[in-house]
Amino acid sequence: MSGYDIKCYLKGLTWLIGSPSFGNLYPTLHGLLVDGLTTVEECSRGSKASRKVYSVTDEGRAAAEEWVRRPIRPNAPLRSFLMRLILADVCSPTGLIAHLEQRRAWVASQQEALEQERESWDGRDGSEQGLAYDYGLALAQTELAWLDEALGRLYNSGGAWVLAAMAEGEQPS
Amino acid sequence: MSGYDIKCYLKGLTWLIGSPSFGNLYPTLHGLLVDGLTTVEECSRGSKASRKVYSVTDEGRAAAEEWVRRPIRPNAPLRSFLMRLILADVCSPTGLIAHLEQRRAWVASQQEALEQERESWDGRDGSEQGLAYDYGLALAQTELAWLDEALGRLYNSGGAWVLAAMAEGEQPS
DNA sequence: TCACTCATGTAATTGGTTACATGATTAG
DNA sequence: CTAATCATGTAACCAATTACATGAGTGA
Repeated sequence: MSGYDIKCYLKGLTWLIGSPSFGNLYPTLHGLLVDGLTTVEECSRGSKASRKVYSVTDEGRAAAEEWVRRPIRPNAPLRSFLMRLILADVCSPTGLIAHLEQRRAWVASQQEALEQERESWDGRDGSEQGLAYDYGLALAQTELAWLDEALGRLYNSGGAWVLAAMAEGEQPS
Repeated sequence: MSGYDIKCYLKGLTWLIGSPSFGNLYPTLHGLLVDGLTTVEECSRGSKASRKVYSVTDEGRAAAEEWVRRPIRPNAPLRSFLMRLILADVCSPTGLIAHLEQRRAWVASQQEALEQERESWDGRDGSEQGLAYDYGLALAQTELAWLDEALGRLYNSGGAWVLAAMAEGEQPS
């Protein structure tokens, strides 16, 4: 895709993972190029303005897989999780399970922490910020349910690669 | 509270709204002070290290209410919504309803957009990033349900101030 | 005595947005 | 003919993190 294409594509995903500005997108694309992770092809399509179409190299694909597999820092924003979710879905089925499992553990821990936090607070004066706690717990519950459902599907639909993923999934975090 | 106290308090809410670094927190506190939104009181508690305890002034309280009431840019991150939720819950019951109503409209619009996006994409080649769409839609559904429930509670528990809020809530956005 | 928590701040770096700059094509 | 979309980039600026710097009390 070209830079412009990428921007348009991501605009549709803004709510989930945000959309980069051009000032961020184009330099990044150059960086990928000089790192050998992509190649360019200048397409001058007759009358229209020419566009630079980038393609991922094998090296780039490998880097993407490596990135998917690399554990994210636990308190990373939601969009980090979703970006990896998308990439893992596309390029690394074994990484996908590990990623979901990791997220599950994190959300469960946060849910527990929130519950404790709430209890320790509504012991004190007027139950303030109860709404925010409620909100967070509702989201956590939904997320856990979704993760369980997705993981269940992945495990059940499994062929040989699921076993491989499970065996390989026991890396130190 | 002191800067350190604030940091500790917010650490418990990291998952929901994040926690500022000291390099961000302390300068901000100074800023509030010079703007007259807070006052300080240096507390040297005998042997222990002295601490600077900040208090909100009337002006500060007014600024907070004004901030709650100011509409947020639609694509603001989740934590902006939650911060206002907490503050509105504490200091501005009329602003709270407007805030929830605003959020409801935004999430509903995003849900619809996501659904359209998904349909337009699974028409094409292999249904990629379906997981991310699923995830977003699940979250949106939960959020809408939660918002409806919260709004229902607020409207039903209403006394005179609810009517005032509803009358006042028709400001141009 | 060594490490850790409490407590407050400053400075450098960074990551990314906003704004700027350019130009061709298409639709009203 | 004008405005909007397509298309690519650069430069200035800003906000926030990271790392640094300091110091006193506390528990092992």
